[in-house]
Amino acid sequence: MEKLLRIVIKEAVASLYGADAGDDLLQIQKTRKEFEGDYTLVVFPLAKISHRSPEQTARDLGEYLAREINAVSGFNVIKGFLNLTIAPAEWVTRLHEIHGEEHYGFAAPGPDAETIVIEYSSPNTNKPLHLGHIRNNLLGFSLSRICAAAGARVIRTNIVNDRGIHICKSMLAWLRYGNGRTPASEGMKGDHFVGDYYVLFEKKLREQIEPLVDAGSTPEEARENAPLMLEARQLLLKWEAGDPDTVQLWQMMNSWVYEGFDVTYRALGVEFDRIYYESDTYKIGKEIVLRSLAEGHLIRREDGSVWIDLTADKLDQKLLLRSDGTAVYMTQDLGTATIRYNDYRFDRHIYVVGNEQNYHFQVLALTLLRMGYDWAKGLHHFSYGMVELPEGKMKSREGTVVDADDLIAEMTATAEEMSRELGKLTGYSDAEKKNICRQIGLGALKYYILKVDPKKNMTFNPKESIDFNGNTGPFIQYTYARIRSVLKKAEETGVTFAAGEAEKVIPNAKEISVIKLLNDFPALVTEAASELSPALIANYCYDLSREFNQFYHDYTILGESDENLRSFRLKLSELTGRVLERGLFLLGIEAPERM
RNA sequence: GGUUCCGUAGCUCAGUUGGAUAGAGCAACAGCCUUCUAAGCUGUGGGUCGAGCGUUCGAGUCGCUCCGGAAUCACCA
Repeated sequence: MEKLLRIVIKEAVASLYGADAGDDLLQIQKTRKEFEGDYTLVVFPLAKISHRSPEQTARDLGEYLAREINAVSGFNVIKGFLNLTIAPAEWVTRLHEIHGEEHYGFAAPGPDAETIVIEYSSPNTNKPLHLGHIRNNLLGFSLSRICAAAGARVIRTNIVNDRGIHICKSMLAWLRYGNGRTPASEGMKGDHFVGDYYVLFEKKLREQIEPLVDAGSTPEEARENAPLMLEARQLLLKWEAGDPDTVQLWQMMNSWVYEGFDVTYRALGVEFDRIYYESDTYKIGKEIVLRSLAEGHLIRREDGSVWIDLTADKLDQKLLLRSDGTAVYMTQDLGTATIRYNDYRFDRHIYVVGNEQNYHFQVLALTLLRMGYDWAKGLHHFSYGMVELPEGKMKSREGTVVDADDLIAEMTATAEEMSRELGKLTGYSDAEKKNICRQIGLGALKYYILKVDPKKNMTFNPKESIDFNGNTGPFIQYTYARIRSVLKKAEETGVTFAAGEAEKVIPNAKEISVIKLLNDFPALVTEAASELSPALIANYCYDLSREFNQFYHDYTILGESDENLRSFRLKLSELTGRVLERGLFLLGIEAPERM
């Protein structure tokens, strides 16, 4: 509809003023609620071409449009704004067109589709997932679906930070204090089990640091020289040297963690196409660094450590290899990026990683470019804000970390409680109830996180648990469930879409509002993809639900005696349900048939 | 100190490439279930868009300065 207006207004400008109106001069937007009309042309920019006042220009254009195309049934001019009214019948036609499109809003990847690698989650194997990871996973997964829906070829990937000093700490603690215990023997999820040994290591380390500090060491020195820390470093060296016992222990403990992560990922409903392990990629990283060093892009200091000098780009010198030759975080990310480029020849590589690592990714892309890898221009750090508690950052020491598994369980429990209070879900089996409440609880959590601008830090208050009313996931799910319920009833009572005469329907204002929103969906998916913004989809789903609920409240669907009108409303409802389901899909939220 | 990000109603957040009188939800108050799901709908109150200057026909949006907050600047990841 907007496209049509754009074309005709261009014609109008050409015919009335003999000038060519560029796209940037044609500002078409939706008319605000308080004015009459559907679309508004902002005329100010055109006044320069027409050499008339904005008001006169608007009137000229309005008359032209109303005369030349049937779709425009009227117009009004207020200051420099030309408000165009679309003929109601036009919206009915549009509804029928949309209804016939099977994959409405979703594009299939064409031959020249962009290839996007998107990395998210990226956990350390020494800690279970927490609320921060939930934001990361939800953003990453939703972005992958949005980009795919916009026609890109998307590879969802994860890098597991399965090597390094932190893993050695857990291993060491388990060797020392584990007494052969396993997740199975303790009845624990593997990631929590291993995480506990990491915490134990830190605790024992602190016990060693204290006397050293009392004896006159600085806290930094004491930490570096404590026996446990020295031992952990030894273990890392042994691991990098491939010591069989160390590698075996490492494999065993990691496998426990992976089993635990898988449970959480399944519960969250996120997936990956390809998982990379840092233990595989850091070696390539080392190779690249050494090659680049030989080519003269890098600096080797006297102690043997390797650095890149980015001071020319207003950054610092950055370590790429330690003096003992072991890899750092940057080393493996250089390797991982290179491997992925060789695997997929991506056009873009999106890293979903918190804003605390802005500097890291700036350095990563610059370093690769400096090394001569031109494809590094396609690296993009999707930087999102931290999740904070009302009292500030989550701190593991103070035990304020909101555990992912706990939170998911709590959300489901809250959904069950509300469902019971509201007297919903009678006549369903326990398993069905459980599943629906899981969908609702997760829907509330996911929507709560995805509706906000990813750039911003967000506050999560565990005491005032996440809402289920108003601008929430369950509100949208509820709207969907209502629609399904109507459609089910229509089917049972044999009401179907009447053929043919539906064009004669003249829709009311509420119906037109809903159709307008439905009409926006494909453009919105495209915009969400180019802006990388799940929040756009979330807010759209909310608007559509609200608009539909008003219609639903004011008018009857199945009770309508006029067969054409009933059929039209049924179609409107069916399509709204379909679009809501797709919108929720893009957010990774399930749409329950009943709730 | 350098760099980056944030600041909109009591709270949580929207606000399109700069467009008309800045919008939702929560919380508070007042209504609406004999009728397709009331996890819904309707109404009331609530604002120096952190402050100032500038650009513009027009600034919550763009630029500069300042104030407040966050992140980062490791042989941590």
